[in-house]
Amino acid sequence: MMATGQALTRRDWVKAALAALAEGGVEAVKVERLARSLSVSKGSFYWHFKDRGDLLAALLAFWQDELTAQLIERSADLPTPRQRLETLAQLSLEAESEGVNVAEAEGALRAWAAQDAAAGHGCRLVDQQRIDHVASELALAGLAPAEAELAARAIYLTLLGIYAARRYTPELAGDAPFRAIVAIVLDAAAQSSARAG
Amino acid sequence: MMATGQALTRRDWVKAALAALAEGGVEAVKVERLARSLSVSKGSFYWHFKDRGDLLAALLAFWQDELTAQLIERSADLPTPRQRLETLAQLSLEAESEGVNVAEAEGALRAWAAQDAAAGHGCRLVDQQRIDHVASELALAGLAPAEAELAARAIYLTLLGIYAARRYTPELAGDAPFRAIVAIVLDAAAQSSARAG
DNA sequence: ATAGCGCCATACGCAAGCGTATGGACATAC
DNA sequence: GTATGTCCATACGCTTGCGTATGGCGCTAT
Repeated sequence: MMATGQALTRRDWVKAALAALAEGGVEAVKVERLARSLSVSKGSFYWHFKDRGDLLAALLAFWQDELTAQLIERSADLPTPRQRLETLAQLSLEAESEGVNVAEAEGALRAWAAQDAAAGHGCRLVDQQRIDHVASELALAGLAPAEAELAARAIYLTLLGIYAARRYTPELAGDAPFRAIVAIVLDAAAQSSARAG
Repeated sequence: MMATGQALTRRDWVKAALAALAEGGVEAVKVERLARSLSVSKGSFYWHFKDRGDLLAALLAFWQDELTAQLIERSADLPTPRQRLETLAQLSLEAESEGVNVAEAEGALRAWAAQDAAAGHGCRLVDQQRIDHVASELALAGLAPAEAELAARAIYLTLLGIYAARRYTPELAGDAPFRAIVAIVLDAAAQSSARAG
């Protein structure tokens, strides 16, 4: 056991990697660079990880298993679909985890996914999962299944657009258009619901 | 003058760089890699360009000046704003230039813009220019200026989302949601126009 | 035909980054 | 108090990619 509490853990490296990813993309996630940022040497890294791919896989898993699930959970206990979706929209744009802006990391992840098969697979899974979730909420809000599916994809693509744009124009890609789209779709769902019942 | 017609020009290098960018991101735009793909050596490159930054600047300028303007021009001679915007939407998703899928290049450009100040600046300019153009068309279609601006940004963000998603999931990020959003906004504009007289 | 220029090949030095090998400090077990 | 295991430092070889230096080939002009 350690007494000083200064020893690094695998999770510390993953968190540092996430911060580097959010700021500079996958290409900024370098072993020696992270070591310097953690004030240790490469020797430490290669004790915790087999190689760089091992770290990247852990980073991807961390994002899939923790960051993503956490968002949905934090909006799950609200009463109406509209409230849940509006909160989810807000969290998607503002959430921070361990001092890292999640939106920045999301944008960098998509860029990574374009070049790496494993990252691409992870993004596809997460995207599908989130779109399904939004579509089911929209169906609860009153949209027909086909409309809900289409609207969910449109909303999610807009979110991805914000993730991409924010990385090079933080102020221009504000969240007003995103909120507007969510509101428009929810209003349409409400009307559809009113007509149906 | 050359007689054989085999000598490479600066533009050839830029086009090869664009193809590499579209396929593998900026990190795939390497001097020796491009040289191999063009069946020449680095000596050729450093005759045409000062350094790699010179090539990237030329690549950015090529995109800004030619690829971007070309889209708007090709939809300019249609009679109604609705037709122009629908054509523009179609071209944004399907256009090819010199055998390179423009949508792929656009996605890679945003990822590049997140890490490079010059690319970021170029993207900001092009984005603003395009958003202004769409907003003015929407205003012609009947939307109030503030609504047109908001709708234009929403539409454009969705397009950026498609650009990002297509790079790792070509089939899932179809254009149906994008067309749906454009249609919804145009219908709203038509109604607004009808109310206004 | 020869001098000059456009276009490219070859060969080098240099830096960054990965992975490995080896050793050392420090705590715990016994 | 010594042995063992945890966690990290240092040093090395290797590859990739950049930029430069230098030379060579073919065309053109005169």
